Amino acid sequence: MSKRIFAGVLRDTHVNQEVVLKGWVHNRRDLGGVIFIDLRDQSGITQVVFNPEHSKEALEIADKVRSEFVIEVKGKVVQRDPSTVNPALKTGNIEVVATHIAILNIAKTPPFAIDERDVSVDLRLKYRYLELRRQEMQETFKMRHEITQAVRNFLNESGFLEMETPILTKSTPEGARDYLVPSRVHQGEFYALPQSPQLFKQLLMMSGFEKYYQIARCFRDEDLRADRQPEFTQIDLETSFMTSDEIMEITERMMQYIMKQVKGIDIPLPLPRMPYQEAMERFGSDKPDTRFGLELIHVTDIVANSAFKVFQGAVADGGKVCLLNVKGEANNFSRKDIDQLTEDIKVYGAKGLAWLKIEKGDVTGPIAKFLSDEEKSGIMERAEATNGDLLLFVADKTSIVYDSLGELRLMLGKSLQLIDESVFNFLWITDWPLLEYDEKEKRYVAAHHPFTMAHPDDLDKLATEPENARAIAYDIVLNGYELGGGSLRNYKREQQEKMFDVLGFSKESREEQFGFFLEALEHGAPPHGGVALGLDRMVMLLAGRKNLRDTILFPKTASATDLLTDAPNEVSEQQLNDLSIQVLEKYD
RNA sequence: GGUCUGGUAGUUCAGUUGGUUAGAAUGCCUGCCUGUCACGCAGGAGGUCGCGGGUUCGAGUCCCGUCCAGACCGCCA
Repeated sequence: MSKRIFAGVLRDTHVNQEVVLKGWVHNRRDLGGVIFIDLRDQSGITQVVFNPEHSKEALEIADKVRSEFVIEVKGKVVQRDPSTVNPALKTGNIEVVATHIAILNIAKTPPFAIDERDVSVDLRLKYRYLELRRQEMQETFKMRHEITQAVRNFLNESGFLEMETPILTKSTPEGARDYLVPSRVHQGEFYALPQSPQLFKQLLMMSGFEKYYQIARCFRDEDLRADRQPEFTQIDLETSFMTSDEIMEITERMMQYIMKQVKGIDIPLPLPRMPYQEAMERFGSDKPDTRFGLELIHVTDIVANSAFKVFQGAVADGGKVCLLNVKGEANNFSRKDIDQLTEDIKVYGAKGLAWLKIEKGDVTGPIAKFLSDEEKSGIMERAEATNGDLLLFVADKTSIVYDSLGELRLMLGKSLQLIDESVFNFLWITDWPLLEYDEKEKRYVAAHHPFTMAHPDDLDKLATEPENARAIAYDIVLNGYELGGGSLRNYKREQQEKMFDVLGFSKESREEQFGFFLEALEHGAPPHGGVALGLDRMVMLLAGRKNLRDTILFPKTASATDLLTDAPNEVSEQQLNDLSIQVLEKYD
């Protein structure tokens, strides 16, 4: 009795063995008297030969087989003649000479070949189960499994308990929009799907479980992006009695372990740390890609009184003037190229992009004539500019300068190929602001979330200058992506109440939304804190994929629909009646 | 909510200034072929040009609307 073996693992050592292969017809080549079938299973591909010398019957069945038929093949592994070895295949040295073949299931002609590139996204999503047959996909989800196993191994060894928190939970309008689930038993009332297990994991600390983790599904009803899905997974941790340094340390040791287990890469610890303010000033980003330089250069002081009104005006309005020195590229950027860059940064609110070129020791460009010699030499010196350099300036409100130059830096990093794609650069961003001012709502909102603890040195700022109060919060960044973030939490009721005060949260609404939680804080809540890491994003970065869809088995489109199942869909009158929900006609 | 790009054969795309019967590659079907591995050769089938309206003697092509997909801005505590 021969035994089933995976197609992709067959090697020279299997020669002369009788084997059974089960899998899909990847490709079939009919040469008339002889037929070759590439048989694919989850492990890879092996070539199977059907010829009349070995089995006329098998050859006749192989003749009827088509792409993606499910087959079982029995035969003998043989060495290939050196002239017929296929170096493109891991199993290219050998092949299986078939004595029997059975068709386990037929298949319609697939809408696209399994290994076909350049198939439109909507077709791939509609037939996701076919796309998932692709080797690249199989490998990505195998890696995803390896990552979650590494997480579990590491955290279990470190004394963490894996725990599950509710999916049907309470709506809290702060933050992202909730997905709501109507209650049948309590008509007119709703559960919400969790945006994160935040409150529950904090309650677990109050319950005396000192180290919790969960590979937690989270839901946010917000618009999508290439790196954002409405349903995503976080590696969620919380611990009691640990300092922020201790939490960061265990998190980075976990990342080190994952990188070693999954990628075989050694990450030196401790990871570099950079305060938020420094990241913004140097990279124009709170999640800097540190795989390349091209940092922002500040010249606000030099051009504060410039005759160039754009510079002078920006400074007078409390803004900044910064530049990127694109080394040696002056002659590689035409006016048209720079116009394109200008267009590219306009979406971030920049009104324009001023530029200078350094040519033959002289500063040229349309704004050169407005700058004094002193300003020119000051800029040259600050920017360490030499012949052939291109200087790109943005002068505006500080946030616009950082956003637009930060993005321009990334665009240039990519297009000038300054980035080593094989590198994994982790770093911590620390000392986050506790609050941000929301121009629309005319109030402060939590920069992280409202349970974040304020920095003890900045408590007095909460009343006087809230925007300058720091939080005990930290984000871990990998290659320009926010991989995760965490903080110490308010564990005393009065701390939490003070935060709600600053947020302008009325006594009534805080009681209604978070009363249970505030009360729990009064029953002996331990000091605690934690971190949450985006699993999908981690897989995306470790697998080298560009889109989060590639790391989620059944993802949603940009408009949050599922093309495979056609969700969301209308439901029956009966279902709506049970929930006492009435659907109004959509109107504009 | 907004900006931009795209939608033509099963698939990926081309289609000029609005003008004859809308093309290519690949896939599919048939025949031939005993060492292919992107097999080859010959033949064939396959199109509401996303949908609706308009301009025009005439629309795949121009205009308006709409739907779908994608990228981004806003949004994402």
